[in-house]
Amino acid sequence: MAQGIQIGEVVKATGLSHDAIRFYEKQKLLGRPNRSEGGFRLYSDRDIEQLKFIQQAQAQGFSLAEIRELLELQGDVTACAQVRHRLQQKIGEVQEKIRQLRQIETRLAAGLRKCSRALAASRVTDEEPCPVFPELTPRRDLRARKPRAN
Amino acid sequence: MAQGIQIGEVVKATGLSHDAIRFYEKQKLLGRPNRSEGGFRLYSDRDIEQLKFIQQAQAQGFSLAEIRELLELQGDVTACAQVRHRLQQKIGEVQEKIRQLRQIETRLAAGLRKCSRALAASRVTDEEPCPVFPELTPRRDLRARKPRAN
DNA sequence: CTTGACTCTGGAGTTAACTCCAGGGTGTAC
DNA sequence: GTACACCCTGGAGTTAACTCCAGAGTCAAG
Repeated sequence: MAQGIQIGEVVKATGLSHDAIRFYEKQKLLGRPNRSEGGFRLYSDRDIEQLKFIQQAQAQGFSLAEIRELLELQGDVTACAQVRHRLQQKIGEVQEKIRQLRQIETRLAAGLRKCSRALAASRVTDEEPCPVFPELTPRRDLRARKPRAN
Repeated sequence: MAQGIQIGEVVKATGLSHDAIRFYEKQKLLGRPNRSEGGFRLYSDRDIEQLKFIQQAQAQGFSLAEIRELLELQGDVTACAQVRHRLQQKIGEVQEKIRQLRQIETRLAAGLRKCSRALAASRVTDEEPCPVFPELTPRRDLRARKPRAN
C-alpha cells in the first residue's frame, strides 16, 4: 500500500466508478498512475482533484475531448502566445456559458413569479399538497378564472 | 404553405438537422406541429424559439429529459405549490452550475496569468508564433530557467 | 402533367461515455 | 497457506442523442 491511494478509495472519494476512472486514463484525461508491485494502480491526492475537476466540467456540458484540452491548457503554462490565446478563447467560452445559464435562470424565475402569483390568487398555501386534481382539493374563492391560452 | 414554416426553414433558422427536430418531437420536447394537407410539418415561430431554447440548455449540460422538465415547468404555471417547489429547485441547480463555471473560469484565468508572466519573462511578443520547439525559435535571455515540478 | 426540390416514415447505424463481465492475479488477516 | 476482499485486463454490451438511408409522397413552377 504505502505509496498512493488504491482505486477503491478514489471511487469513494469521487463517486466515480472504477470503470469510469480506468476509462479516463485510457482517454488521457489522467496520467497513468504509479503501480504497486503487483500492478495495482496507486493514485495521488492530485489525481483525485483532477478527477473532481473532470466531473465538474462534464456537468457543465464539456465533452471529454474539451476537458482534455482544458487540462492541457492548465498544465502547459510554459510561455507560448498560442497557448495564451487558446486560454483566452476558453475563458470566453466559459463566460458565454455563464451568460446562457443566466438566461435560463431568468426564464425559470419568470415562471416562478407567475406561479407564485397564481398560488396567492387561489389562496393555496405552500404547505398544502399540489392540486393536481383541482376538483379534489376544496378551494375558497373559485370564481371565474381565465383559462390561459396555452 | 400559408399556415406555418416548413421544416427546411426551421433547419436554417436553428442550425439543427431535420432528423434532430423530428427526434425532439418523438421525445416530446416539442408538441406535434400542424400538418399540411399532404402531411408536411408546419411550425410556428414559437416552435423555433423553443428549439433554440433546447439547444441552449443542452449546451449547458442538461439532458433531453431534464430539458423536457424545464419546458414543462415553464408551461405549467397553473398554480401548484409542488410545481413552484420544483421551479425553485431547478433555479438552484442552474445557480450551482453558474457557480461551478465560475470556478472553472478562475482556474483558467490563473493559467492565463501564469502564461502571460512567462511570456513576458521570455520576451516573446503576442504576435510571434508559438515556440513549440523552443530550440527553433532563437530567443534572447535563455539563462537557467527552473523546470517546473510537474 | 411533368419536373425538381422538398418532405414523409420506419428502421438501421453511429458516437461518446460509459457499464458489465469472466477469468484471473494481489494482499493481508487469521 | 488459505480465505476473502480487492484489483487486473480485454472485450462485449448499453444508453443517449442523434445520423443515414431507401422508397415513396407532396408541391409550386412551367
